[in-house]
Parts: sequence; structure tokens; C-alpha cells
Amino acid sequence: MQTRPWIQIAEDLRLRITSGEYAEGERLPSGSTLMGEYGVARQTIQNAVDQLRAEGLVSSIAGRGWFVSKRRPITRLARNRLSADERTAGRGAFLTDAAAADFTPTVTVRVWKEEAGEEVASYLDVPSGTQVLVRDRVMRADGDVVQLAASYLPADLVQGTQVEHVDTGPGGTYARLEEAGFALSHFTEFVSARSPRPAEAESLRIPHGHPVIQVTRVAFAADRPVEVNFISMASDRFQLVYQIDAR
Amino acid sequence: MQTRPWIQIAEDLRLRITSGEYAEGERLPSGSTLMGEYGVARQTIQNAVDQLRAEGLVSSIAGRGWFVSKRRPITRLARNRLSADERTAGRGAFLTDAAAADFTPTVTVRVWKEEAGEEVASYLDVPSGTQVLVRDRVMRADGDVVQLAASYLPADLVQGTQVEHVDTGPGGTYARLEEAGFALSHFTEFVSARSPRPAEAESLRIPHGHPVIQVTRVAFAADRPVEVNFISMASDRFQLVYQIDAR
DNA sequence: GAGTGGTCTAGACCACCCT
DNA sequence: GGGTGGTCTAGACCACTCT
Repeated sequence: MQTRPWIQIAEDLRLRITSGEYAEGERLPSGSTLMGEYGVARQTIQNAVDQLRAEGLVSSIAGRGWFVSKRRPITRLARNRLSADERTAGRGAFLTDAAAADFTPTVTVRVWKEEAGEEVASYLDVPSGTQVLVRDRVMRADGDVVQLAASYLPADLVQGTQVEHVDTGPGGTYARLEEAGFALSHFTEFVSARSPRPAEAESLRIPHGHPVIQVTRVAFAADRPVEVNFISMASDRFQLVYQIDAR
Repeated sequence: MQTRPWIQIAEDLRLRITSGEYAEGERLPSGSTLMGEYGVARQTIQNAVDQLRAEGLVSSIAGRGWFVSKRRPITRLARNRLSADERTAGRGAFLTDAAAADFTPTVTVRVWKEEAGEEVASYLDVPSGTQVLVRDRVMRADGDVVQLAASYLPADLVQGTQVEHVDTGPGGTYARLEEAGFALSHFTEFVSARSPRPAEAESLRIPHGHPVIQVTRVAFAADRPVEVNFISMASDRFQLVYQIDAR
């Protein structure tokens, strides 16, 4: 086998953590101590700890030490809440989640128009370069950024509606679309994950190496796509929940 | 702001790639060249490239160089295929996907019994320590490992059925469950992402730093959980697709 | 054999935290 | 001030690839 030292050290430390030798919230031995214990250089220990941090087992505080991560409560986001009932209740999806998970939500919105790039155009089934309305949103929970989202809608569809404004009114964009004659039939969500760019990681307060969940949601009105929404969120804080009928 | 050098270099290289200065599949300048260009040490360049690799923009071949990643075709896994129609068609989910995505599937299965740990017990709504049947599966596409899955079922539920054997027969576990009187009502899928352990990354052939999509699927028969399935797959190869009704 | 990526080492500096 | 994590440097070695 002969794995590299940093991998072996990571595996050993992982074992010591999961076996309970170091309890939740407890401090790991310092870098210098571990250098001595394993007889390796500083950087090698760092690599091992970086791995455990990416896995979510360890978090670090500069100047204090490495700590066994406390299992943070994970917010479960029920995706099937996009149903008409929830929508007409007058609250957007994020605000509904906030109520369920008990945090104070803030949403910062910027709105502008641009020409659709290739990806957006393909999701919306329009030619590249078509004018689209962009709704860029930063969602905070108790002040911390937790989700980034950018919606794209064909500009002619929402011309003169409240969707063009920062505040879309009760029920949000979807409610306004329905009023404009685009009754939503279904949503398609594409779910994946990726490593965030450093700037993104910093704004979402993601530990280095931690993945981001990437959801691309397309809203359809009578089989015509009317909105595509790109959503990013930290994978250590959120879990998506989908209900699938068996029949 | 004053970001660290490796972040700035990563950002610069990302720009040079996305702007098209280096085309898809093209080789980046060598480490030594970049050390000279940016006036930094080898390790700093390495850190920058590691970041781009985690983002999926760059892949590396030891002894050859760093290359701008070719956008691999992503296999979209339609989750709503868990419906009764698909199930009675006689093929498991993975084999259906294989047919759709055009690869040759292989599944290696190991089966055993053990006592349920805390997590499994809570998903199955049984006491910790209850006997469960474990079906551990390695799924390969054209020989490459692409998915790992481990199913847990209450042992008494499947006592004496074909589910206890490696080959569950046409329609798989779900078909056998229905025959045993447990008509499936719905599935709940919890979707998240995480950084793989090094060993896991190697077996799934995941570039270092690349996330794994983690799906936990619970099958219900008349509101009683009868199976929990933990599925891992590489996020650069798969995307999950969910259809959500709007009414 | 020369060039490449990947890793390890030893030493240094910084920002930060806790007396 | 002494300890801590995080980063950068300069130099080394290895496995690999392409002549």
C-alpha cells in the first residue's frame, strides 16, 4: 500500500477522534506536539489536519488550536414546499425555512437586466443574448450569509410587473408570475456539489475544503421554462429533503 | 483585503482559463515556469493549482503537467424513477440509469447482518442494536467505481426472502419487499455533500479536494420505514434531478 | 536524461489568543 | 511573552513521462 505520511496521520487522528479519545469540542494536541509524536515536519501535520477539516471532523481557531467539531444542527430544507399552498401563504421559500428552523432571516436583493449567457439561455430555452432579468440574492440567517441565489427570467415576461423591483410583494416572484398569467406547473431541480472559490467560501463562512451544495431550479409554466435559479449553500449546514411518491 | 498569494495566483489562473487564454485540454505552464512568473516558491504554486483542481477547472497528470479540465459529460440521475412503473419493469435504479446514460454497469454486492447503530436505528425507527440486514454495494460503470451504497433493513422484515441473498431477482429489493406484503408508499431522500476520505476518493477516482454527493434514501411502506440506503457518488460525474409538482 | 507533478523537511514570519 | 495555527521559502527526493 505505502500511503503517504499525511494520509496515514489523518487516518490515525480520525480513528482517535471517532473512538472517543478526543471528545466533541476538545482540543487536539498542538502542531508542535504532533510533529514530535509522528516525527514529521510541520507541513505534514498541517496537511493531515486540512484533510480532517475538509471532512468536517475538525475545526480550527488560529491562535488557539484544533478542535473536534461539534456536530452542528443541520437545517433540513424540504423542497416539496414549493407547492401552491405554501406559495399562496404569502411567504418565500427562504422565509418559510427560517420559521421552521428558527432563525432570523435577512435577504439582500439586487436586480438588473443583462443578455443571457449560454447556460442560462439553454435552461430557459431561449436564444443566447436574449434580455433577461437577474435577481441576485444574499440570504442571511442571524446575520451570517448562508445562501447565495441568482434567478434569471426572460425580461419580456416580467416587463412592468413587481418582479422587476427589489421587493416583489407577498408570495414573491412566483406569485407575481402566476398573476401575470403564467400558472406554474412544476419545478425541476438539478442538485450537485462543488468546491467553492476562496472568495465564496469566505462569504459563506465555509471551512477551507468544505463543499458547497449547488441547486439549479427551473420553474415551468405549462411546460415553458419561466425562471432558472442558481442556489449555493454550505453543505455542513444544510440538507435537502425530497419526498418521492412510490406509485 | 490583502489576500494570501496562493489565492491571488489561483484567481489569476482561473481568469486566464475562463477568458480562453488556455483552452480546454491545453497544458498550463509548468510549475517552474509559474514560480518564475509569479516570483513565489513551488509550494505556493501548488496550493493555487490544488484550489483550481478542487474546483474542477484543472486536472493533473504526474510527470506530464497541469491541464485545463475537459468538461466531462455529467450523468443526470432522475430520482423520480423510483415510481412503481419503473420498479415493476424489473430493473434496479442503477441499471436503469446505465441504460439511459449508455454505460456498462457492474454491481458487486456483499450481504451480512449486524446490530443497528444509532444513525441507522433512528432512520428505521427501531431501537439501537436491533438486528439489521446490510446490503453493501459497489457500482461500476465500464469498470470504474462510480457509486457506493449501503442499505439497511430490519432483519425480521426480510427473514427468508430473496433480499437476504446477493442476487435479489428481477426488480431488486423493492420488488421483494412488496411481495412480502410491504407495499411501498413513498421515499424520502436527504441530499448533502462532503469531502471524501482519501481511501474513498481513491476508489471513486475523485481528484483530491473534490466533493462527494451523499444521498440518504428512506423507503416507507404505509408510513413505516423499511429501508435506509446511504449512497455516495462523485460530484463531477453526477447530478441528481428531482421533479416537483407545483400544485 | 531531462522535465514534470507531488510530497516532505527545516526554518522563518505573521496574526491571533491567552495569560 | 509565549504558544498557536497558517503560510511562504528553499531545497531535496521520488515516481512518472516523454524523448
